[in-house]
Amino acid sequence: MATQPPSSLSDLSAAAIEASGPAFSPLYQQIKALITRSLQSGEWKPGEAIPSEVDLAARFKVSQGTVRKAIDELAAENLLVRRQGKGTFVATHTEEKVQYRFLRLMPDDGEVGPVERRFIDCRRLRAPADVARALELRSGDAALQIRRVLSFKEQPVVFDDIWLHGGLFKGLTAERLSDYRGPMYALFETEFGVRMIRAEEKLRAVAADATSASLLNVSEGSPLLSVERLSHTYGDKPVEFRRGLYNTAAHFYRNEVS
Amino acid sequence: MATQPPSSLSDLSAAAIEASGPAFSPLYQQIKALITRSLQSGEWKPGEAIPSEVDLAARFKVSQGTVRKAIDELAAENLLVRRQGKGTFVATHTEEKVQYRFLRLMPDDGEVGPVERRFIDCRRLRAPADVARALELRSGDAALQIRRVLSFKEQPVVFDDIWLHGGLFKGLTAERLSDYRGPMYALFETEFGVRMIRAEEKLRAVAADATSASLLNVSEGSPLLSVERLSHTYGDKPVEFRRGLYNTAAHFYRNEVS
DNA sequence: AAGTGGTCTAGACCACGAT
DNA sequence: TCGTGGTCTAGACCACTTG
Repeated sequence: MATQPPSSLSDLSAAAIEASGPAFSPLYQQIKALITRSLQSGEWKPGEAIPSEVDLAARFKVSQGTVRKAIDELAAENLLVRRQGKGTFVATHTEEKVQYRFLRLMPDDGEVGPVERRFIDCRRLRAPADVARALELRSGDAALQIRRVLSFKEQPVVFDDIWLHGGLFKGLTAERLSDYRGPMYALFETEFGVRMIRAEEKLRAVAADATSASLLNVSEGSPLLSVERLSHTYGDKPVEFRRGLYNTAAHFYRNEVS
Repeated sequence: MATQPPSSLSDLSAAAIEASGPAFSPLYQQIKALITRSLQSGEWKPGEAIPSEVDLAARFKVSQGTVRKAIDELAAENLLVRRQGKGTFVATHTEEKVQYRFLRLMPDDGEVGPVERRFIDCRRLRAPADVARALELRSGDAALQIRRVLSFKEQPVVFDDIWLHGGLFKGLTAERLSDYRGPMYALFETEFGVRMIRAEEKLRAVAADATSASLLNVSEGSPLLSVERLSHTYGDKPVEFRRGLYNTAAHFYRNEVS
């Protein structure tokens, strides 16, 4: 049997990718792109199982090993979750086990309790210049601003100032936010079909201003951890920009570096 | 040809691993452990090439694919570096390209300049309780304390208070530190055979005390980013505990979350 | 028992780097 | 040209989950 058809894949949609320039791209990367496209288009929704490796191999006319390698990478990027004996599933923010996956705050005593959320406001307005730049909006385009406080054990710890891409979150109100059970990213996913994939964060130490001091119940000028986050959905499209102020008196931001 | 000898590996050192209990362990994990052992024992030194996949497959009496999967994971953990056409190399802190791999500080303007180091002191003394606990020393065991300041563009930005496992760094002096060109972790690797593999960090915002304020040229009480880092070498053995204070007026700590 | 992902093998060819 | 890692295939059996 002939091994390795020379990266042709002529009669299926991968051809489109292959055709776009002389750049060499491994087959499994093309498969990965096709799977990503199906995720993006909503063919398979968060929480659902995608077709089995054998099925996908047949569909794309490649070997199971090639599909496997594509899925391996998508799983490593947290877009998919493999479960032996059951199947491969689209990752979601709604599962208990991985809730608040992006929140890297830990209590000093290690006891991770429940988090209470209080929304200050939720307004639709024109994006300020810096937000517009981050979200790749034209300055003046609509954006959504949400401000809220997260508390642990009755103590306010996080004050978030959140800016969302206006076009993607039409109809989001303070009420819907308050009514929703679970993390905000789960709501975005369920109600607006926007799934957060990855985020870049910039951390700084800053002094509390009057507003944050009163909301976090610290004195003005107290050191707070500022976390600026730019979150992306499929295709590395930026959709959320937020600035969180963390009171790190009894909590810390954990990170692993290697 | 018979596929998959039933995880026997009877006549080589993997047998030792296999023998230790009824726990199932994939062949490639056993190979991975064997390779890690060779790295740890210094059979292959940082910067050197390890044997080719074919050679390793012959040595361990498994297929190349199995060796490949083991190496894939070690490369993902930054223990090895693959270079197509050349070979697979033991990762090192001495290369220009990946220097200060653990330092996640970035200048706001994006211009990464050279870093100047100034050592305040380097003393051998008994480990305080918290350091002893972190480094798994008996309280009272010898430890090495180093304090230094890092500057970018003439501006002091980082004040580090570093504690090292006493037994592993005999003969380390302020002079050797100052004389050495390059990152401290490169020195540890070259001169003491201690390679930092991964680290856990805890970040907080704190107020500058008198010492750090004067060293970092800020006023007392200014917010500083406190970064507590516990670094590990092979076998997850903790060997360094440090607390860095970062002036984030013109720099930020970057992180990616997914 | 059937279906899924997980492991393992053997062998082929490709892309890259050094010679 | 040769040796290295990188890709791809085809097929086998193992481990886990569900019916």
